[in-house]
Amino acid sequence: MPTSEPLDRVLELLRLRGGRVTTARRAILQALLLHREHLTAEQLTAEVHVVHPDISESTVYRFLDDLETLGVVDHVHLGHGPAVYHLFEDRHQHLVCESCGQVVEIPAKTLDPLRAVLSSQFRFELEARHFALPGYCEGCAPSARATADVRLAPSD
Amino acid sequence: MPTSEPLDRVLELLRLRGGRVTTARRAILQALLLHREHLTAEQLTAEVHVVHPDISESTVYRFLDDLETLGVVDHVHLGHGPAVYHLFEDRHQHLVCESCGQVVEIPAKTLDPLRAVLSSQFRFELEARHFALPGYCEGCAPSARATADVRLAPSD
DNA sequence: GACGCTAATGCCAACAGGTCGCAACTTCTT
DNA sequence: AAGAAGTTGCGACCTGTTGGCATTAGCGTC
Repeated sequence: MPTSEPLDRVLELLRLRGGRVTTARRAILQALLLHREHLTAEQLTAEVHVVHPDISESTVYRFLDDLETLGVVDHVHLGHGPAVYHLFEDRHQHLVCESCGQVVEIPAKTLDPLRAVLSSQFRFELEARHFALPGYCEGCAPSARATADVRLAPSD
Repeated sequence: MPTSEPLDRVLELLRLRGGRVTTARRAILQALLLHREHLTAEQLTAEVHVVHPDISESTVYRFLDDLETLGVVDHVHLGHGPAVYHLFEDRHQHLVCESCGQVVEIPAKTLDPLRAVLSSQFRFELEARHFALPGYCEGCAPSARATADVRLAPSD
């Protein structure tokens, strides 16, 4: 009698694959389900530590890997800095502001025209899901431009 | 009487900015001019070491930084792995194959339509110069797709 | 051509983000 | 209950890059 909780469904899937359900895994998954934003491995570990302070960060990394293989979570590289993980729901593309770090999600199909051009003109199949497109958000764009303008002036 | 060599022009620019022309800097710049492809800091250091084995990698990193401030070189992150550096010539966009690592350069204006959409619809100013767009080249695309298909099967 | 201010260097430690080997420990099957 | 095998924590390691610091070396000046 399968329950309908997302948590249990994932654990069931895990078991079917020959995996084992442990305290650590349950806790990590719970934290992931609770915080539906994009979390770094470090942030996720911190969340897990609130309840289980002795679960190690490598366990988190390893389980995130497993969950990705299961198709349950996905990771995104936001340019510099650590990758963030999130539940795999709909396929979306991430934009990240290089100045303030803000992440914007846009529909994956926004890239379809570019995808088509790259495919036909350059025989290149774009797969940008795991990488955010960098740029500047509304608030940061003006100051970023100003900074660029003075880059050639003496640095002192 | 200024010479017209690119090397000397850069060194001149450097001097104007209060910088000093040293053996290390001349060597790094020469290697950069000689190998006009995209080099990682490590590869560049290796090239420099052919002639000057005792120039340290941090010097290379520091000078690359300086050259970037001068607008002489530019760097690109090819996804995972080290960044590559190249002379700043025309503005182009990089595509990188996540499977074989091949880098394709395309005109920056290929992204203009996307740039326009992101700007008008999401108020986001795309600035992807320092990040390659990941995907799969012609040769790698089919096998990459096959791999993706078996990701949900038991991993062994 | 020596002087000296200061930038640049080499060395090495440290850093971030992540991976890995391994012995001890669980989980799940039988 | 027992045993095979998956999982864990720990700490070492890894890559790519940055930083401190004492030393060295440019280069404008005398």
